[in-house]
Amino acid sequence: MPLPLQRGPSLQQVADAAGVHRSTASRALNPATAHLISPEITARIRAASQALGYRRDAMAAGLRTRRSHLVGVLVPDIANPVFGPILSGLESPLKAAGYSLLIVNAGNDATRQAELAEDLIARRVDGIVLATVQRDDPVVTSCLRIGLPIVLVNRAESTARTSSVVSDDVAGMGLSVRHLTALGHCAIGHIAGPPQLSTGLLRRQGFETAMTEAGLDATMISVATGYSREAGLEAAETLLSRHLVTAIAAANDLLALGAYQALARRGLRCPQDVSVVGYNDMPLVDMVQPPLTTIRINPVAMGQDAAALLLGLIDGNTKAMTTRIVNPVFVPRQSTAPPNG
Amino acid sequence: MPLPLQRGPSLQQVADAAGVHRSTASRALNPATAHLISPEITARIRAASQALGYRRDAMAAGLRTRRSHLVGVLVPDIANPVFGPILSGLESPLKAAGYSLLIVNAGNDATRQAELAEDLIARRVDGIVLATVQRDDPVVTSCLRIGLPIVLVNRAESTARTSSVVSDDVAGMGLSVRHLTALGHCAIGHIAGPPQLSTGLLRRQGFETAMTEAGLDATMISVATGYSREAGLEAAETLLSRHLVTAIAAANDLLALGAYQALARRGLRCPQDVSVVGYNDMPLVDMVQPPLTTIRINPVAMGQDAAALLLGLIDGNTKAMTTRIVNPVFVPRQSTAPPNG
DNA sequence: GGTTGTTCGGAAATCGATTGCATGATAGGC
DNA sequence: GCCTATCATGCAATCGATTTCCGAACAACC
Repeated sequence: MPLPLQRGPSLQQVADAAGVHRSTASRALNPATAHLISPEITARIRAASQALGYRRDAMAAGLRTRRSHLVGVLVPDIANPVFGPILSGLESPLKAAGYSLLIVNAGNDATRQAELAEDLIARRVDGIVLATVQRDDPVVTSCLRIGLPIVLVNRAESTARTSSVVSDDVAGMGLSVRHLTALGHCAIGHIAGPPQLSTGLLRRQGFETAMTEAGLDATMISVATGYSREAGLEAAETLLSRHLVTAIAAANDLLALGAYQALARRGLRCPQDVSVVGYNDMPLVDMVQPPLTTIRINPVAMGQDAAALLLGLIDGNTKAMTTRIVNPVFVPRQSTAPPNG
Repeated sequence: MPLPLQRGPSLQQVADAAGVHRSTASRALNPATAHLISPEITARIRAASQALGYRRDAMAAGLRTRRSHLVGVLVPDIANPVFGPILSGLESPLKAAGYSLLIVNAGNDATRQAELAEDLIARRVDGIVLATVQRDDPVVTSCLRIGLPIVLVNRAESTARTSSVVSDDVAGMGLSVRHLTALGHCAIGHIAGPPQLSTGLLRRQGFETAMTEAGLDATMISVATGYSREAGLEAAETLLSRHLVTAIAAANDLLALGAYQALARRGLRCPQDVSVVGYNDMPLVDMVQPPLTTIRINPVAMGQDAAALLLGLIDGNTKAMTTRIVNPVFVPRQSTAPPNG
């Protein structure tokens, strides 16, 4: 059944009302070409446009200009609080430049992601932001092949073949480890994220590097199957059953909270018996008990940077590949203390 | 500068490759009209389409069919964890029906919201989901005027003139109050949300109704200026300075957490001195200290229901206005206890 | 064999805006 | 007074797919 949606007036109708040709109306209404039309006529067309409540049809315009002014965004899970701020950061600069966001919940399955990316391409998006990227992602390959501007955010590939905005995961985990060693900890364990994600891998590398530099044992690592409390609980259980640690550096706040639960189960107190450091500084982790010491990334800034990069790419200014790195900062709270405290 | 984006093949090229007219190719590729074309020809066209990697141009198709298969979503703040799950719930049914989401961060300013809605209309969205709605919203009026399908979610207007999906806020606050009275509380205060939002108003009404029914004083109310911890802290300070309460029913989890801070400042313990009940059951409120007793709404289900309603509206099946109410459930944790406990 | 009916596929108009090119008018120069 | 330069505007093609209308081909029937 066709919906009885009444459409607004077309450019033709505005032109008729103003007594000019539609091409003239088009030029008058487009800031870039308005100088071609005399002021009086422009005023008349403007008036007619206002009077009729004309709104230019973005689809029709896009068909002709081959520009949809749409940007596709692939996120693994919109409901995950990490991505909200990134989206928020992306939105304002893009909106200001006349772009709208086509946000897609892409999950973690590479095949599904590829399909959804195809959908976006069929919609003729002018660019794509990927927050889902695996360490070597087929979606990136297909975008690169057709020359579609693309920017990665939050996660990066193993080889740098696109512009991207990431947090310095290695350095961030270094902050975490050095804080613990400064407190006097020697037996420090790591709960790692999924190794197919750059954050999982890089934070683990950051842990190993920092521990080695400190001359400590860097092998007490337990890998979680995902970024969730359940996975963190499980990984922490494994870690605690195998090693005697006085501190845990987790790859993610949720993993750290899972570790809280594992400690509680074993009757261990945090931070008196075991210190815990998270990663991300999610909302509310300052209110948990004990308030979580963590590493803050700046997701809004990352979104904004990614938007700026993408706009450059779309306009063809920034041809070169650029990697922008946002520095994480250390946020001390009460989940860490000297050992045997 | 024009971007050198190489487009995929057009339908014409597929038709040429298959040796048929482009109209034939169009019919063969469209499931609804494929029966008009003989199986052999269809197969040939399919093959050519595959070989060339043809993807139909959604913009061009939309121009002709007057259907963009785009749904606009206005949310006040994507970064707010409440909206993630709603978006997530919206997405799957709509995606399954071939729709993509145009999500817009609309803030709380009605003028800006109206502008953004205009943008969406110019993009010829097939429907709009409003999560921003004020109690009497101009955006609703303009959508209604042009006959654009619209569904409200989470917040509703004061008069029911559109389909909407809401949580039963009055009943939910009733759960909160009855839990407290059952524990023996008599001096119960309320931290209300902004009265221009339906959630703020209705939860307050729910509080007043339930208190009156219980024969208790329903006037110990402090109104917060927004849904944030800061606003909750402020409102709780006011409440505590004016009244002697043994329990607080807050209109929102963040307000409840603000109340935690206010209690701490005054040296009052929760729940021993003052019980606190939140609303929403946001992620992580089970990990704060004490774990927050709250009312769970089901935002994913609300999103899904809203999507179903909108699809009905778009297809013209559901002409009637429908209000769907999702029942909130009570979630007991450790922030409530009998008075003088 | 002529007529009717059916099926399949082509021709062309259409959606609404943009833009290269053409045309008409006006001004200016000799 | 004629020729050219300049400027404002109109004309028409175009983007890529959909869909209404038609014609051709073929079968069946009397």
